Amino acid sequence: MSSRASVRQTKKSEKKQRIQEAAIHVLAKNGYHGTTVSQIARAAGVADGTLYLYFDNKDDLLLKIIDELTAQFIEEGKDILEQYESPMDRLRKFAELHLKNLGADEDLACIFQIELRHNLRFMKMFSQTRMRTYFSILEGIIHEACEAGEVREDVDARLTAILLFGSLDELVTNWLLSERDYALVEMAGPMLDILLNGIAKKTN
Amino acid sequence: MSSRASVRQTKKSEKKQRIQEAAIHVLAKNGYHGTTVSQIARAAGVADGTLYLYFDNKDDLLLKIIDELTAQFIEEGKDILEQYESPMDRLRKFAELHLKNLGADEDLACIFQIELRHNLRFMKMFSQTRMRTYFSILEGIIHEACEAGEVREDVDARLTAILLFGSLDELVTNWLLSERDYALVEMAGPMLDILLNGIAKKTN
Amino acid sequence: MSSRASVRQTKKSEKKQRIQEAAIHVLAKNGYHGTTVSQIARAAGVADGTLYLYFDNKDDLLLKIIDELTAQFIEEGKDILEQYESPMDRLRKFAELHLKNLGADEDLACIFQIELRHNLRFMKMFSQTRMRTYFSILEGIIHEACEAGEVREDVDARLTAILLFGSLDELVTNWLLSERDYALVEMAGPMLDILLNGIAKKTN
Amino acid sequence: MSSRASVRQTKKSEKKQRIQEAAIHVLAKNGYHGTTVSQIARAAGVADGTLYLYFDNKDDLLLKIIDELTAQFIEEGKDILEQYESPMDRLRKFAELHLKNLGADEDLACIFQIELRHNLRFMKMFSQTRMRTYFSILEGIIHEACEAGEVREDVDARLTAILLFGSLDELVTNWLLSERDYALVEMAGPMLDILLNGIAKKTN
DNA sequence: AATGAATGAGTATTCATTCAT
DNA sequence: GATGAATGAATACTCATTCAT
Repeated sequence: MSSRASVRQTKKSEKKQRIQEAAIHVLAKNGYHGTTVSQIARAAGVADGTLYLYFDNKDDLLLKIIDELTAQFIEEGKDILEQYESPMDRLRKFAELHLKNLGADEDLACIFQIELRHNLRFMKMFSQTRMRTYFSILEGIIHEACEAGEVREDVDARLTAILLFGSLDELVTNWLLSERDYALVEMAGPMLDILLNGIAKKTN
Repeated sequence: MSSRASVRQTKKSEKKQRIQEAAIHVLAKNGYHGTTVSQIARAAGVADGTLYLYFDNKDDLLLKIIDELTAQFIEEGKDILEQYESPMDRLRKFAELHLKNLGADEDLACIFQIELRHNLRFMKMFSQTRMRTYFSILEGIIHEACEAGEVREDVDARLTAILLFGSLDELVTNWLLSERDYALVEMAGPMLDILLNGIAKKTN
Repeated sequence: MSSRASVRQTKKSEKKQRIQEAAIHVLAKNGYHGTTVSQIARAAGVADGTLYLYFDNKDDLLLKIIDELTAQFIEEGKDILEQYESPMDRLRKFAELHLKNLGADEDLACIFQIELRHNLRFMKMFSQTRMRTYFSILEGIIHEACEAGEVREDVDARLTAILLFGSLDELVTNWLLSERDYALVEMAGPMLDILLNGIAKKTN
Repeated sequence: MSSRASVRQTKKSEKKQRIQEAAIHVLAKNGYHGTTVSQIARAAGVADGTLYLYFDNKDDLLLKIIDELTAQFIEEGKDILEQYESPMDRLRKFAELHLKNLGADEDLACIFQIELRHNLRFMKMFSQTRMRTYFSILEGIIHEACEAGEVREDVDARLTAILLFGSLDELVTNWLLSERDYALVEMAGPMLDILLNGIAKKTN
């Protein structure tokens, strides 16, 4: 939680921030439909009505949380990925970041792996906005790898992105539903060994 | 829907069946919380109260639907998989069956990709019961492939199962959120080209 | 229960009887609104619908139970009271019978002290029919005592009947709400010592 | 109703008060199970949900009404009874207060004589809390009378309290079920003439 | 900006009663 | 007579949202 808090702290209303922090925690614990607006308000130390000064409604609150978190992941990710030259290294780093971000905070993982999927509307909206950007970054790196001749010619970049993302996603979900007695990020290496090998040009 | 109906038709109360069929459709369309018990009852052509003769409550209805469908997938799958000798062929068939089953019926896919994940409780329950069996089958085949010497020695069967399942899952979700103008099952080949290649022993 | 059963056994449908017996028990245990028709039917070993062959509805069932029991009390009482000459003896016997009847069966006491009073409608109906007869008997005996010169002239028979009945009633309720580790009928003597003394002509 | 309103008017939420007043009236008219929460809310001029800001549930509403009224009776009663020296006078006053309180307001009488007895749970709870206090006061006065030598030595105080309370109770119920064309409180005198005479030491 | 009392639409569930068999 | 599956009206309670202060 502290990491989350430290990341932000931007100009944004300190109260809005507090509400979001509280919401992530309460929503992760009780689920969207098991959480009342009052619970969130109480956890944030504000009045129920105050919530509506910053968010249109309960839905909007979850949406904004997800949207901002994703934006933050993307922003952070871009900066870091720029530091790597080789597409394969960037792919590796992408996976590590994904697992690190979600593995660092169970509440946050819960929001992304479960709450986000409540609802077809939510999923569609998400998959068409920030998620699209996130996905494009992944797809872009794979494209680069293809162009750099590091990938078999018959491999489709989009499909590969789907497999990579699906694998990452399932790793997170498995971790979340497990006892969480291992570091999620350490799954990145073994996972990439398989997937990158799967798309790599045979070098005999 | 017709395919689903034909598969069952067992001795089970015809009315219970009708309710489940109707529920799948309505739940897929409106989501769990967007669907009232009355809507399901009306769609099934029964009175609200009738629903409670067959299900404990709204939750139980969704649970039973998922449980039965999964059981059915597993049963069907086992019969078919037995017909294949080679572990790699069986893996291929497993993926095809998964994509075929969910790709055959959008409503059903929606239940599995979205409604099932409503709720941490649901997911946990599911991941600890039928889902565990389903997953074990997949893991078992991979084990066989390992023992048959068709897989790199450093590959972990469980991790591979996670990647395979995650990839299949993401393929289904992508399809569901798309225009669905392609046959989901046709993704099985390209997907396996990558993943099986990724775990295969280098044959130079 | 057996005593109740033995008393009846008349020509009346054996099934109707069984339903009433069961109803007394279940109603006493759970209260009118805490008891479903199905519960009564199950306890009686008949189908729900069967109940409606013998009773108009749930209300009617309770009504008929109370009505018949009261009728039975009255009938029995009359026979016994006839055997006593002195009004004071008959008053004594009346009290004893009341306490004996209700003290013999907790379920039955519960029906009379609690279930009967559910509802203004019920009470009014009851107080205007059988109860009126029951009360009249009591009042009649007091009248006789007055005319026999055993009672102070300024004592009102009706008021005395109210006090007597109220006292009996409260004794039963107290017993019912207590641990019931004493014989209710034994309260008759001490109670009458006070009340009869209260209305008796001073004999100095 | 006005008398009730005037008595309170304390600091207690004016809205809570209004709901209780309305509830007494509606419950007396239709009975507990014949009254919906909406009816009470409407009668009180508040929204359904508002009721739940002040009471846990429908049951709690009735419970709180009874509890507060009894508390009020007890408090008022204590003050008044203190003004009387002689135990016999205090007994007389107790009876008068009981009949005056319930005879002043039919709705209120209905709550106490009928609604309170709905349910074994209610009766038990009541008979073990406030009612116990109320009863103890009565028993206490009789004790004093005994100790003052105004009562026959063989009279049991508790039994006498039961008879007195039962008599009062029955007087109220009779009045409630009658046309109520007489003042209930006027029954106190004749009633006490009998009961007090019944326990009094013979003075010849 | 902040509050939190008040709102009232919305819904899962129960259960007395019916009626085709 | 007897059944019990089916009915569907009826209702307590919740909670997102508002708005007067």
